[in-house]
Amino acid sequence: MATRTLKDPLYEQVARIGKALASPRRLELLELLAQGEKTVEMLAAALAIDLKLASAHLKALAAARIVASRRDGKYRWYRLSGPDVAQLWVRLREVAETHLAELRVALHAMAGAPETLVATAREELLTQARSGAIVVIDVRPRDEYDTAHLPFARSLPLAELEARLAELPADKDIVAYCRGPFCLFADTAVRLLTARGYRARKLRDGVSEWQAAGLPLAMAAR
Amino acid sequence: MATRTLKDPLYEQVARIGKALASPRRLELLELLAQGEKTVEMLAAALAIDLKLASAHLKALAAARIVASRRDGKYRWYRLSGPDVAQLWVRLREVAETHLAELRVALHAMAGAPETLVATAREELLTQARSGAIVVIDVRPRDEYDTAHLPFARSLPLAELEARLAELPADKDIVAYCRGPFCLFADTAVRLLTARGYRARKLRDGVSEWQAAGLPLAMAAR
DNA sequence: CATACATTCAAACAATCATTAGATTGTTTT
DNA sequence: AAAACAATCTAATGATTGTTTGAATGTATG
Repeated sequence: MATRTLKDPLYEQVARIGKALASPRRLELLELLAQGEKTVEMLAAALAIDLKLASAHLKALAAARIVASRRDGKYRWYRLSGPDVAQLWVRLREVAETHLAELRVALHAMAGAPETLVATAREELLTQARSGAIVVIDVRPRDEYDTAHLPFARSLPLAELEARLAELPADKDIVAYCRGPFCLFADTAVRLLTARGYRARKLRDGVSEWQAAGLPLAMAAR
Repeated sequence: MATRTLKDPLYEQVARIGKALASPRRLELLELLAQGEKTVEMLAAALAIDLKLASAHLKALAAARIVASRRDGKYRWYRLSGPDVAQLWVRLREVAETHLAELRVALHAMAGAPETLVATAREELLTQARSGAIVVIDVRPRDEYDTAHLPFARSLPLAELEARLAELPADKDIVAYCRGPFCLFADTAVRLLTARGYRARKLRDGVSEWQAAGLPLAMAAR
């Protein structure tokens, strides 16, 4: 029937996006790009893969139109095509977490002690951060904080954390977050802070998760 | 570094879901299963593919844990693992529609005249349906209506539409919907109704799209 | 118990994909 | 203009996937 020749192209087009999401490397690239623009070099280094391979995967993502790029001198900067792409990554990860026991096991094996996780609801956390009852720190690199960060969060990149400990209050709860549930920066930060006597917990959210929950972000002024 | 051996399995697990979404056939299966439980035979017939091939694709979906199945006598009934899977399909389709010009072109080529589309907001439509100002008809097969349908919608399967025209008011706007934007049932219904002098329009939403917009469905009582 | 039927399994093939290496294109710096 | 560098393109590889075919499994029915 003619219906098939009409409908088949539709599912084929959507499957282009699906195919882009079918590789672990590309998913990791998407998560990194959700933190802000990056060059091929930066992405390849972060994934510990060859630059050529990173380029090939980025080409695949670009073919599916979920990433875009611009050239600036010698470098080419890649970015997500839109906020909806970051949301899709979050939803995909959530479905995986819900239905794949293996993922929950792997997450459990990776994460620190569960009692160091933030248990309060996001709105409550926001209220406490606003009032100054707790201190929220963004332990990602500075440029990612500059692109977008949680409201009332201050930037304290993991690399500088030890040297800048004096900036943190010893008598308040400290909540650290990073790129999302798959990122280890916040875990490392919590371990370090706890060892130094601070009351520190980790928030699983990154900016994409926070936004997917319908909460506002502090964006870079452009 | 050890980080990679910890993180790699996480992205691999999520990519299992991504891989399941990487085939047009499997996406069409997901959309059908979002309408309710189906047997392999029903699904193969709907996709106009071999039963064995349908079985293989369902196996792939089951391996990714996004569909589940039960046996009932000679038949095996497949279903989505959860409502989040239908939502993921909707989000994936939306991202594709936003970023792939080719998809918008294909949709345009397939759909009927744009002026027959419902232009009002969903909440407004709901209000009008509640008050009886418009009539909302669900033109999917009866069993799909029974599984879940839009509030205040009445079942009028496309196959029975012509014979049951007398049930429809000639003086009210009629809004037809089916499985979603990729389904042609509602288009066909609108064409038929318009030809018979009714004021009919199509709603792009299916139940999944409606639910993804945060609106309630009428569910089967269990 | 034999048959029919829905579905899955197993094997095979072509097509596609991930990865690597070498050559090439732009761009900046000298 | 030449050298240095970021990134892409091309070609080749082995691995994975989609599809078809025939055999096997499990369940109902005569």
